Amino acid sequence: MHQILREHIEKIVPLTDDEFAFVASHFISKKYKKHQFLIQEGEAVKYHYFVVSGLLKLVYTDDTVKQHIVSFAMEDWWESDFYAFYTQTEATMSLVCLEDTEVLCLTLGDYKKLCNDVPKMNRFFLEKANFGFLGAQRRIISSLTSNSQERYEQLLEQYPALFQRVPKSLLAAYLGVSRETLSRLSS
Amino acid sequence: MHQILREHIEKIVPLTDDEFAFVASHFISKKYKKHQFLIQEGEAVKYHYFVVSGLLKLVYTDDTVKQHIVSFAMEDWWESDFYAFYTQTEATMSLVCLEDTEVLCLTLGDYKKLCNDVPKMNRFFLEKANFGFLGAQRRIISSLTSNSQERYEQLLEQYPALFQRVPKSLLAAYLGVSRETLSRLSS
DNA sequence: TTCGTAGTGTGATATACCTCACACAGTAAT
DNA sequence: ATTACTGTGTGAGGTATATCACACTACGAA
Repeated sequence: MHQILREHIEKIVPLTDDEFAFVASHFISKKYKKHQFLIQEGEAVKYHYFVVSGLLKLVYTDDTVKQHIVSFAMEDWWESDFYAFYTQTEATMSLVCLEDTEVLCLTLGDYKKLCNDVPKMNRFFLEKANFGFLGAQRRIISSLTSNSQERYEQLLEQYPALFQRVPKSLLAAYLGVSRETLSRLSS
Repeated sequence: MHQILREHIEKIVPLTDDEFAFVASHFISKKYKKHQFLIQEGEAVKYHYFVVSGLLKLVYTDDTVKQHIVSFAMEDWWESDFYAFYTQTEATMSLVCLEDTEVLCLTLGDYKKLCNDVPKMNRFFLEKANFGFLGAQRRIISSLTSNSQERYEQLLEQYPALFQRVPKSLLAAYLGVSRETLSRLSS
């Protein structure tokens, strides 16, 4: 059933059939349509989501009602308002479908249970967290060192699929430039 | 000896005396003077560093020789060129003392050994990694949503000690503004 | 003392980017 | 066929910030 999840985990730690069955039993599968909300700002965050198929945006809305893309999440990625999930506080961001999307959902209790009961999964989540941190740090360095043009090129180089699947106005909101400026970049 | 390390770890997971002794045996202590390099761009990164006392800057130098502050690290923080450390590749950043600094050093082999042999330490490092990710994500959101003035205020609110201990030109290099602009901010 | 260096402030000008406005194409619903 | 909506491009003008230049202070070394 969750073959994709198994392959995803086994890129980092090998699992026996029994181990994977135990792990998989903690997830529930959900399907959403384009434009649906998985997380709504202000509400509780029940799950950390593993994306089986589809595409999500994690959106932060500031005081002036302007929307900023904190992250995109496609197949094989984990996403949530992780701060709200991890500290069980209310969401400051929204998680929204850009395409019809299937996810596997894990509660915080089960996340901790898997870490405690299955050492391999603790190591798996540590590896995910470390690379998540490195990805964020990379983006910070990019914003410190590069102008709009360069950041746009880096984004397309790193995630060429986004160019096909996401409107440019959202790429602009991810990069922190206006859609007009992005449109004027020569590329 | 490493009482500070013990308190630091026990904020997250309690340890028996034996467990802590085992953990502590994997660290070596080093002392550096202001201006000394713990990590030099282009060289290997042997350690992940826990700062016992003092203050460090993690610096990325771009093509145009301009320096950007990726991070400051003070007492009770972990720091390294984590990508280079974790993947055992050569450093793309430098880690430099802003003050005389004492650190506890952990190799990647021992980091993994502690994760494998001491489940509590695996959970400890997972918690650190998760909060490290959240800190980086917070900074990304700040750069997307706020102007220089606001980012400067947020920085001083979050780490008031920095204002006393580091020159403003370095705070500017952390925020991604010129030192002149920072100097002109009304605060 | 005198010198060099680090840190900071400030004026003048340049520039990257934002904002507002409008136009136009593609698509889905009526 | 008409309408509404989304996505995109582009001009004009405004603003935040960068860059360059210079001045001033504090401080340690010779």
